[in-house]
Amino acid sequence: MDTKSLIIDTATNLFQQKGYKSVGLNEILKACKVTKGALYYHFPNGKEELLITCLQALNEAITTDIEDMFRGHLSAKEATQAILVKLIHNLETEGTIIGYTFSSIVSEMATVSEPVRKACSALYENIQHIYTEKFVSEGFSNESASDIALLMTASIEGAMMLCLTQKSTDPLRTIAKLLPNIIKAF
Amino acid sequence: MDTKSLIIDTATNLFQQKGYKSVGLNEILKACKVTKGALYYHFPNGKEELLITCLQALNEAITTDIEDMFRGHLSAKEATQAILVKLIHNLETEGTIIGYTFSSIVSEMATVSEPVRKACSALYENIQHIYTEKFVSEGFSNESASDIALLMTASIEGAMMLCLTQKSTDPLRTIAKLLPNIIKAF
DNA sequence: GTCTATAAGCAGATAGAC
DNA sequence: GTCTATCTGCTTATAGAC
Repeated sequence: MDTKSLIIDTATNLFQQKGYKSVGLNEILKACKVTKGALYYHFPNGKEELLITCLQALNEAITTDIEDMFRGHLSAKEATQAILVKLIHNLETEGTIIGYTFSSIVSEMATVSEPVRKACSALYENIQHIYTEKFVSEGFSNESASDIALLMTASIEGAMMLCLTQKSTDPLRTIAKLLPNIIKAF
Repeated sequence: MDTKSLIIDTATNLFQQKGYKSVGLNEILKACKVTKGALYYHFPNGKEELLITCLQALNEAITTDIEDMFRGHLSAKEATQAILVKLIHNLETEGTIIGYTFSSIVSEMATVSEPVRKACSALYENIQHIYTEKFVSEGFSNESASDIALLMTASIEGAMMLCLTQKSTDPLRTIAKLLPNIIKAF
């Protein structure tokens, strides 16, 4: 793995866990054993450029990941379940946020930096788009499909936050239990 | 309004909007025209003590506010609607997060400071508890009631985040449209 | 209780050698 | 491409006058 990818990988994890401001450049550098000189060679515009690159990388990773899951499962309902199982598993093994969530970054930066806000927006849009398409392909109307996609995205993101505060995976488990019934009700 | 309350009020708004780390002490002080000496007189342990006090104040404010709304409306469904209308209105007039949401603080601090995490946890629990009781009083089973309360809390919090990234109130409006049907389906 | 001045430390960023 | 040393500015926090 080359230096640039290594930095992006390490930084992405830390940003997802602690947000943007809380993570110092030195912390990232120490975690991946790279020096400041190397970082500024790859990201001449500094920390914010690194963050945006991380968000773009995350976007690609999430997209292919979710698309794979949707290909591998027959119904959208099953795929939804699979996604939640994965998130819960990640949270349990890592103890922190790793996965399709970046609320820490959004809430902190959306009102502060416009480029970051746009990168986050693109990410959410992307995720919802994948969900929506899947539901449409299963016969849902366009409106219903995008409504469910929004509800899924929002409730998962919110549940993640609740899990963090409670230090428990219960909120996500409850959402996992409810979503299939809600989808069925549509 | 006394100095201490003024500081708490100003700081709470700023923390809700921008998170914890992004808001400097000087920014708070300037916004409420108070000096550093006064702040450290009222909060000898500094910024984190101030944050926790803010969260406690927020807890009380939210509790009485939601309880009032639940008293003023006949059904939980109507009350839910009223809460969402208020949140949407706040978001539109202020352009930023003000209200029953503090995701910015949670996501940034939950993994970093244990006292802050606990304060946030208490807040969420409180909100969900009020929702749950209302639903139980309307004949829902204990399990259904707390499930709905969780879904409400999570989806509202998540939708708030989507609103921030999109600079739009649409996500909250969609949630407002969906929640009543979901409640009915239970 | 409130003020100003100042300390101490850390952040992000740069310069220049290799 | 990567290294270390260094700069600048800002942050939280303190001291001591009023």
